[in-house]
Amino acid sequence: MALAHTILATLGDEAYSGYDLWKKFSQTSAYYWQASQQQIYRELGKLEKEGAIASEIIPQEGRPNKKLYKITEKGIEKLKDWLLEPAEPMAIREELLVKVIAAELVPRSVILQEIKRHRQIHTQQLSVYKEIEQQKFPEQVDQLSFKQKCFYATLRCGLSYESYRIAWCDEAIALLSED
Amino acid sequence: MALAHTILATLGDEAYSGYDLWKKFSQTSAYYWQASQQQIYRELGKLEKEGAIASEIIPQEGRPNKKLYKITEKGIEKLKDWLLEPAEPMAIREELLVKVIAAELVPRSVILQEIKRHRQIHTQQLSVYKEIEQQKFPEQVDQLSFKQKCFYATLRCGLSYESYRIAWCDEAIALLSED
DNA sequence: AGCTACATGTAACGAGTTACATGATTAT
DNA sequence: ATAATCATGTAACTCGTTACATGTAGCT
Repeated sequence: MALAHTILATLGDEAYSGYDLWKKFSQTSAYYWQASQQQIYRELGKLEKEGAIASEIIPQEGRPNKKLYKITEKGIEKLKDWLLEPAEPMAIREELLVKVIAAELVPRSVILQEIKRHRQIHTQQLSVYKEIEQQKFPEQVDQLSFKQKCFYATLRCGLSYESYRIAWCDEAIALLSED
Repeated sequence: MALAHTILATLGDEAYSGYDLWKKFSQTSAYYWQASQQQIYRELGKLEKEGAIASEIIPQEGRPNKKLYKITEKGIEKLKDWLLEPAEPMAIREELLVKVIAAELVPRSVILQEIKRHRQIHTQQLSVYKEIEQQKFPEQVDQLSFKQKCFYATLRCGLSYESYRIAWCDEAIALLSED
């Protein structure tokens, strides 16, 4: 159910079209919730049907029309109710680890190469987050508003996640390439 | 598709029933793949249909019969083929972070309590993994077989994951409870 | 001429969750 | 008595992925 709430939380700040949401989710939200364009359009349809959001069609010149969505009072109540419920930590489903478990079936280099490839991906993502941190949070942390601090906390989560992944890749490479 | 491969990898070592697999997945596999009992039964049905696994019914006294599954040659080939394909890092979908993003809508204590609760869950899980580490890997790491090293690598991933989560909770609590 | 970005959607399928159904044994 | 463990399954539903469909504008 959290994709609906992620959308509601995002629309709480300003109006977005489905396309805008998708871009935002592909960029900044990558470290707290991922969703495809199709999922977003479907979820927007559902939320509008139940009255949690409302749309307005914005005609554009030289481009397709935009459907701008805003959160409604009902949507804000829905979001608040959800915030008061406890959330479970996310389920871990990491293909790479399943491959490590079954690694003995293929040459050792296969799994080592794959771990190295993942290390590369996480290094890349880490540098993206570092860039965002430098651009958006160069100031003293304690001078931020509560809202900004909340966003910063999620960014820090992304940063430390990628660091932990890189450190694990290094540990695994060392462990599995021995002798 | 990785649940099928997780099951194949597990059946590569010894025969399991659906119930046994579920128990194993609820315990040791929690840190690389999670699945419900129903998902496992459904997946076993599919895998048997396509001939990747084969079952044998074991009558038991005083207990329901067991259906023991073994991997077939075809299943081993399927698993090998999959090992050679690249895997994508898992998508992050963490409800807690969505709540942090929308936290301003509710009293500050709500989100702080929730982060503390998560910290507690991760601390608990970390101690479970530490217990496993002490029980199964008290020896020198370099004396383990390659297979054991692979398993150890996934355990280390679980351990460092929980540590990273706890560290983030501490950081977030400090950041969001200021002034 | 072909690619990328903008913009919205439908359809089908695969994966994950929740509820329901059954029934014996063992522990509290 | 009642709850937990053992053991397998069906059905319905939601969520996530992939493919298909359409069309304009701007860049190379």
